[in-house]
Amino acid sequence: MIEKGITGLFEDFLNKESLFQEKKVLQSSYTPSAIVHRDNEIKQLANILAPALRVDRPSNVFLYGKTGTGKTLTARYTTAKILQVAEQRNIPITILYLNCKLNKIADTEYRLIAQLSRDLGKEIPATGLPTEEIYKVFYTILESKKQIVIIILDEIDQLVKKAGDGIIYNLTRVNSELKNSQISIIGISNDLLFTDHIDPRVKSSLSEEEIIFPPYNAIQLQDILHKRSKLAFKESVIGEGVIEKCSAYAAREHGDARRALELLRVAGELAERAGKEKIELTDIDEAEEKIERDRVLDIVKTQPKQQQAALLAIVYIAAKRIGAIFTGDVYALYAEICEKIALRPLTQRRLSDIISELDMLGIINAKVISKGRFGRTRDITLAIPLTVLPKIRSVLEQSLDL
DNA sequence: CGAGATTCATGTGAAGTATACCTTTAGGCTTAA
DNA sequence: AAGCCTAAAGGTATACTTCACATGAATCTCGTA
Repeated sequence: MIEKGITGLFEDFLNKESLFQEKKVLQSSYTPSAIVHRDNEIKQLANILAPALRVDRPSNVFLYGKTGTGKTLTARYTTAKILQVAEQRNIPITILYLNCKLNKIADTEYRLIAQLSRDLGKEIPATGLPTEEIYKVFYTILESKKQIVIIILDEIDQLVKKAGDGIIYNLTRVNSELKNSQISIIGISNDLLFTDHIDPRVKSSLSEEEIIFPPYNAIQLQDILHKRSKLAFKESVIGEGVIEKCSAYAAREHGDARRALELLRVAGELAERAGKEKIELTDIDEAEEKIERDRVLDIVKTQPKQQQAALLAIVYIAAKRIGAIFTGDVYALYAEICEKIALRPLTQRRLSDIISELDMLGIINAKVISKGRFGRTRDITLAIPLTVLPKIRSVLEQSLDL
């Protein structure tokens, strides 16, 4: 009976006309063949990188701008073009792209260099080797032939926040050790204040050149959405005002084009699943909620057990009473939870760090406050929409066997 | 009444510890001449 | 004798603990008006 139902479901699915023509156009990994409204930035970046074609080292560049303003896209697009030209003329240029934010890939000096070496085609164990040794390996690969290596470090602020600015300093100094090759760095950051917190020497060497990406305004966003949706969807599946609403949402979030595209894609998926023939305005609202829910759930699910237990403690407390939550309360409940599920409880010192980590992930807000006579602590609030809370709770409980 | 001193609860930094994993090396075993 | 496998030794990064000190405003204290 059930089996029949599922088979039927699949058949229905196949028979149903999809709203999409080419869904990947709306995915964030997609690089369009032409980028709109970023001509200036692309030109600037191209000018800065052009010396690479003469096998001179280009200046290090720093790209600033809020999320979804096309920084990554511009960097990837421009470097891809350079690479294309370089290949035709046989110019030795290598481009490395590394997103520092993706969990655990590059959040320490060791892991960063190891990952870069891996990208250059050399297997490096995850641990066990001296960092010095990894640098040597890295040097050797670079020196194996004369070349210009352009390293794109996306979300570099995350890296520096976690591992300090020494890494960048070392990286910029690598050039003086190299004879054949030269590297130059493209740093990408959404945090405009980021450079205020780093060593001035690092700052000056990293941002020999700077390009600032202004947010897209609503009209530009609409333009982008129109162009992409034409490729992505079949004709006339987009309802009245849908694009306008998407771009309005995104413009509210400081002109985040990535978000606008995601919104449109998810809205499309939802409409399709519901068997509609058109995307309607209500689908967008639903999509917005779903995106946020998925983002949070994804983070929560992939956290280590300890972090999950800590978060669960916070969730419990938040559900029980309104108002501020303090570190001490969290620790007490966290310890209880640990006991219940036979998890070795960590010290309060460590929990304090975990709370900071959760804060960095954007699941909670934790601000250090002083309560005067009553000591100082963190004022913790959940940064999760209330509608998702029960779901989070059950996910956590399930994952912790509670 | 107001300027310091005090106090609390925890933040935060530094140093030490446990664990997991890596490479190297030496010894023991197997194999083939 | 050469080749291969294994286990031990020596070393590292990372996550965590331990220890010690730093914080900062509400509250207390006490001299002064």
